[in-house]
Amino acid sequence: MKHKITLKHIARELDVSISTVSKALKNSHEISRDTREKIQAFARLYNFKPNNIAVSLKNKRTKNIGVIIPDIVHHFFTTVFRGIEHYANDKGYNVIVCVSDESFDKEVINMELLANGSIDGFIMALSAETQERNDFNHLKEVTGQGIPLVLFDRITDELDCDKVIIDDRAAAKMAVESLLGAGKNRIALFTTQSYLNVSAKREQGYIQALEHAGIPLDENLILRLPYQFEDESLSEAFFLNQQFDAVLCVNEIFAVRGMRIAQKQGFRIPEEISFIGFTDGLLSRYATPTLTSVAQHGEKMGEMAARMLIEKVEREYDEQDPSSFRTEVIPVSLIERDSTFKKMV
Amino acid sequence: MKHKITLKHIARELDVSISTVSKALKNSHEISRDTREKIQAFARLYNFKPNNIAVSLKNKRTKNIGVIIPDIVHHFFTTVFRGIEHYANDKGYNVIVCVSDESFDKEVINMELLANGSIDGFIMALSAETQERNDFNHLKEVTGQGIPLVLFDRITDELDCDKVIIDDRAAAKMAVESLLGAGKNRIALFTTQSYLNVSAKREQGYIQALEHAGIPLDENLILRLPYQFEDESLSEAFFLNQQFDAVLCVNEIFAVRGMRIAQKQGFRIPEEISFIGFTDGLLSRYATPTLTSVAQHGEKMGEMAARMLIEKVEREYDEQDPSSFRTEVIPVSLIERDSTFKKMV
DNA sequence: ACGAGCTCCGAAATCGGTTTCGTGTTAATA
DNA sequence: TATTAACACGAAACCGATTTCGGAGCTCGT
Repeated sequence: MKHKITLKHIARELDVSISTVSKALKNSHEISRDTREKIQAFARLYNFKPNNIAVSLKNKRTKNIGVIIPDIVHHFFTTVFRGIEHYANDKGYNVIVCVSDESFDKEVINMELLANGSIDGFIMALSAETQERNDFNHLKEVTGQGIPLVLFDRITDELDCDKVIIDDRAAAKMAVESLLGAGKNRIALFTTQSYLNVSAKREQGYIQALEHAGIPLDENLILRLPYQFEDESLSEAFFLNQQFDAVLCVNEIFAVRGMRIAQKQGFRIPEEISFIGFTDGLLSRYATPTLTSVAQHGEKMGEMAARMLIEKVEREYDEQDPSSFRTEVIPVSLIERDSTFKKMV
Repeated sequence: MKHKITLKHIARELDVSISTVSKALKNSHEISRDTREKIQAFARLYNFKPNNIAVSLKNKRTKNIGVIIPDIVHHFFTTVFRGIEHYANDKGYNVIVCVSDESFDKEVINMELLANGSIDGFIMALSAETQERNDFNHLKEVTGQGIPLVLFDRITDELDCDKVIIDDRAAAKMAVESLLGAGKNRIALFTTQSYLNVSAKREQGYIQALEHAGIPLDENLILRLPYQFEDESLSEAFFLNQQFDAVLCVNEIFAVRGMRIAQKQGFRIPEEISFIGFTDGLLSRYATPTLTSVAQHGEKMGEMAARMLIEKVEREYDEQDPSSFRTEVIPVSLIERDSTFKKMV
């Protein structure tokens, strides 16, 4: 097992100083052409690459960015992650991922660990627990130390930092309006029980769309389901005394499960009941019928987040404008498939 | 923006030497109780945490592991990743992820970058291109430097290192046998065109199961599809002159798309055609009908890979036994759902 | 001939820790 | 009283790079 070669080895071998080697490899014209070429040839021969850790220590820049997400086995988060990874890699950054598992404590521990020099900045989506507790001290700690932070999707107003979101409210509104446009007017909502910012915003959009259309809100048309539920009796009952002709679901899974139950009970989709889901993932594409769904363009979101973070990281401190925090909104689009009618013209 | 506190600051403030501070914080009994407590109190007060980079440089251990996978928006890989992340985090390791995008070049670049000190070891699944080219010099380079490597799922025999796989051949065999057991005997195979080790092994298992049952192999019952295909005419034609009563698919998507076409053409599932897929993901659970599928237990695989890697990383060099490379096989299981009959007893 | 100004290179500080080894002080022992 | 050992601490090397600063040797101009 050959040890990795270092500047010191090269210096000793060629009988020059370490500084000379370092400069020669950076093509400093402070070193004569002769010496430079000799050193570079030698370095190439032995495949010398500077040690990342040493460089990081010296530069106080790791070229690593930390990404903390609640879950990785989750289509939306992985698409965002892909966007981050692509952009970051392009810019020469590596990505360290931590999964908070929706736990406040894990989020805190992971952040504190990474904040001690391992990364140049954070990109994250808050865990459900963090959102519930409304405790953001670990985040403030980090930004207080001058570490750039970009929040995406699961954000909070309590924090001054860059943010990337989709306009969940507007997206839900758009979805509902497309249903209204197709002649539906008893529109139900399947949402989560637990408190998630995004669900809340989607509910607002749903309500607003109805208001605008002059349709009174009927609380009986809102079904609140646990995030991961086994028992389907709740939703089955909901369909039994069906009072609606369309359903907006805050995620794909609710939509697909809803469609299955509806079909089992003999409803035709979309004729009797239309369905729209959020998150345009595999399920939407391959469900039967295929599911009309709000595409959140996670990859674009990830790219944007990475771009914003790296911009901040690479700006010198003295150029930092403390009031320069931006919130970017990634446009959504409605992917129309067979669970709804094409919009009437 | 307060700067992070260092040993030097503490030393200056308490008028002791840096070494004393370092030792006191490690509770070295070389330092008097008095001084120790004073220093520890001060450190706690200012929330001192040693700089990871500096520690890494000194120890030549980063407590980071590098994970290189072909794709992240992919259910199986994310479950494996989750297993890795959980185990690694438990052991105090962080995970740096790189996505090769099935590209040989990206794989090489990412590995070379990380190998220069950023990580203590690699866990990876080979990209499709790497498998096709059969070029593993970048991997040999890395293991040659003494960096531990664990391969999972997409592996190769050309490399001496730890490996974690599922027995794809046996799994396919088991799946086919369950179909045979249910009275099916014209069993088709939907597999990928491109050369992937795992597809090849699954095909072997398919063939063996038929052989054992004394059923002659009919090449016409094997449909080879592009990895991501748009045009469904191939598979539609395949169903038109249907000669089979069951299909084994090398992934979920092929299965779900197959089921859709079959249903569109009026076949009843599983009565007329049964389906079994690989990868027990969301699609299997929520397809209509729900899909019987081979669960690969990616999370267990990831855990095992992480365990093997960290064991190697933490073993001292002199204890290294070069011939100690293991290949662990993670057992699969057949999750039976509505796309097949329950096995006859 | 002497100082100015190049060219080319090395010593040493630095990043922030860990660790070895040496040393001064004090107390115990012969 | 001299010897020794235990105790408490600091100096310095080290990990592997980057970078500042200074100096040696040479050429050139006056």
